[in-house]
Amino acid sequence: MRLVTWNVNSIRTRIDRVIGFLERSDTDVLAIQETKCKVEQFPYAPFEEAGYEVAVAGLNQWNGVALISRVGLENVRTSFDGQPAFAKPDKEPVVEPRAIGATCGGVDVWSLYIPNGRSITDPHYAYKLSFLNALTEYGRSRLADDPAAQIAFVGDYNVAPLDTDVWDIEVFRDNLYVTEGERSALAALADAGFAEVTRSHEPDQYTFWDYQQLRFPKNQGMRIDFQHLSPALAERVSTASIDRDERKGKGSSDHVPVIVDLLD
DNA sequence: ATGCCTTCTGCAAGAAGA
Repeated sequence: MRLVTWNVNSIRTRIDRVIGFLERSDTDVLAIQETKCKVEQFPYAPFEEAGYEVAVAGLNQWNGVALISRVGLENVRTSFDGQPAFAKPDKEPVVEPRAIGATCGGVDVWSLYIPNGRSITDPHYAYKLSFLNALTEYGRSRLADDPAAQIAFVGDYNVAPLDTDVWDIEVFRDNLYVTEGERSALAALADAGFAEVTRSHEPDQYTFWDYQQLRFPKNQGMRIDFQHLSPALAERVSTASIDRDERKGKGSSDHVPVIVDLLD
């Protein structure tokens, strides 16, 4: 089974590229982040015509996640147990569409869009850490219930775990994506049993390059998209790769697909 | 050539991303 995660930065703008990728990449399950649309605005038809089932979470033009599968799509959940809400000043807290899970081909796949955080002094930064902590607690609880559970937490984590995951650590030092708080929160997910499985197969590759300032031609990128798998599922990984070519050309997302192949 | 930011809403310019 081929499992791919991709922050597409608007599914409506990117639909032709995403369908093209699906058709040439032999992908079975695609986890999408930043769909940037309401559920009723999502372009279901092109996926269904290509032979895939679709599950979507989306409230407005912000965030939004989806799962696309040709190996079954059951038990859809549009948030995980304990997923934190974010409250804007003087507003009711909202559980944002940043997680969607479903059973696909026997695997519980979660498409995750971890909050960016904006800056380390912004309330969104604390939200980012609480989101990661809640995800770890959810994963820990799932493994306590069933140590052999096949669970995939894949998506845009908005954290650069290593100094080499940003194009110049001095530019980022002590700032968003590389703080000790973010890195230890993500390390805790691995410590709970959900190891990141793509880095060992593709050690030196970014997953994101900013649109501005020739970041892609200069290869000034960031590695912030990952696949964290439960122990039983991680054992099935045969290869992993990052499709850097998807960043080329007009009309690309600023992120590229992160691909894992699982043995049957 | 891999190329100088892009998306959303809504009609102007602001919000948001990373």
